[in-house]
Amino acid sequence: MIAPEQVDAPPPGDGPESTGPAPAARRRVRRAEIVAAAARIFAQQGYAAVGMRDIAEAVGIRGASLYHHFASKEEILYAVCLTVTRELNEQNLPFLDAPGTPGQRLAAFVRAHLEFLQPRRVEHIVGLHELAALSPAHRAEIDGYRRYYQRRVRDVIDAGMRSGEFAPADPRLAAFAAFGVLNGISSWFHEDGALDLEEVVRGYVVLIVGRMLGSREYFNGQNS
Amino acid sequence: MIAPEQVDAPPPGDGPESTGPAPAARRRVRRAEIVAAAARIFAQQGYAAVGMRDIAEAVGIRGASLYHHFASKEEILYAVCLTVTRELNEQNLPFLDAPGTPGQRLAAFVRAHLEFLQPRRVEHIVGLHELAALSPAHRAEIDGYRRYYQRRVRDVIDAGMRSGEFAPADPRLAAFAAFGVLNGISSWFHEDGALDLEEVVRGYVVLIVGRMLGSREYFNGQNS
DNA sequence: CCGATTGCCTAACCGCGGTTAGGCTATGGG
DNA sequence: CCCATAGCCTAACCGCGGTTAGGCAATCGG
Repeated sequence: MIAPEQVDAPPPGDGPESTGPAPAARRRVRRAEIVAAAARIFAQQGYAAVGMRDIAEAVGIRGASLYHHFASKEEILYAVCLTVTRELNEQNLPFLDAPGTPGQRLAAFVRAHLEFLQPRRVEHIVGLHELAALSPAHRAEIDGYRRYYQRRVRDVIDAGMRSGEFAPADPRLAAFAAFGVLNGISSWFHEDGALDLEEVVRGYVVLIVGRMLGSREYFNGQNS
Repeated sequence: MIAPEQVDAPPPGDGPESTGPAPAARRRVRRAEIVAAAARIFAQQGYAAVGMRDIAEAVGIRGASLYHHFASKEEILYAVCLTVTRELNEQNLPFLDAPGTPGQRLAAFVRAHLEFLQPRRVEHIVGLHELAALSPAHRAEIDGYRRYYQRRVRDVIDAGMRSGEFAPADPRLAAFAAFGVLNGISSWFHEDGALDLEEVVRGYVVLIVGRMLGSREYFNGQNS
């Protein structure tokens, strides 16, 4: 079994009196702190270059104490990758199912994807670069999510081309190109840069949906 | 013993008499073999996860023998990154200086970039992912090449927009998007796939230069 | 034809880092 | 009020892997 207590219900209102947050909740919070710290360090130095003691120090404990929360270093990496990848699917794919033309759905999806990634840059970088360090089973699971995500986008691109809303092109190539643009953002965007996120979102919707795919509605920057 | 007769180059009758290939040449060839093998393994397993003994085994020698060719493991990584990055600049940037419109020069550049990368997928992947493992000095050098490369492309995009050949957009965003598409190819293209390189090149020239940048000349797949 | 150099070898060092063992403290449920 | 548990600690293990030391055979320039 994988990550048995992945449940994320808010802490049960722990009664009239209070002894602080429920113990189960504290445990989940601590795990999340560790995962967040690990993601930051993994993204910066690379998974293999980071030691358990480094991760531990970032959350103010000793290396060996991490084993009270995770069974191994690989499980921490797995938690980082799984969380960001699964949430990417859960939060953004619904936009592809919403009502509207393929162009409108893709535009909303692009916005959602970019806005999702902004506060999760480091997790995303880890999820892109460190898949090779996962166990085969874990890697296969993450790959499954990713393939599904990309296929869903490709299907919408395909639909838009068949309906004539998008300019004709190879849908596989167009999907690869779109994901190149979308995922590339984690490599160069950082908040203190010259561009703010809203500019990037508007610009990328135009470049991807309006220009690359050729949807007239988004060809100029008029709509979001 | 591991494959003692690794010799592969048939003794080139290099002249009247023959003493085999010049010794300095043999040394360079051996270094290149090591770098090539290392790139392949680094790309597959990640720099930190690969041992000197792994690299050595791939070229049929023992781990310690590598130190007759490189001073350290990091120097091997540096050689991988420097070679691919410098050659990328040397071989492709001239297309941006050739005569022609910005669109024509960029189209030639896109083709050159993709054709350059195809036989160097693994080196490119290493150059993209493992920069953090380089020493600060080496990393700064590679970063310099990369920044220059991207800036030259951005300048051409900027010129095309100011001349009216390209549709208006933020040149920085357009350059980031273009490089997202161009560099993404190493993540998904492999020869045994369903697409062959020429299809990808033609498709990407259209998608990047014709569609994203809006050059009429390349909007449909008529030209290269 | 000889000696210096090249290229590779075996052996070993040694520190780093994932992991385990076992103890101490405080907390909170019964 | 007590004890089971959570959460963290110190100490240590131990294998992996980068690196060094030193030797042996082939080769090449003189």
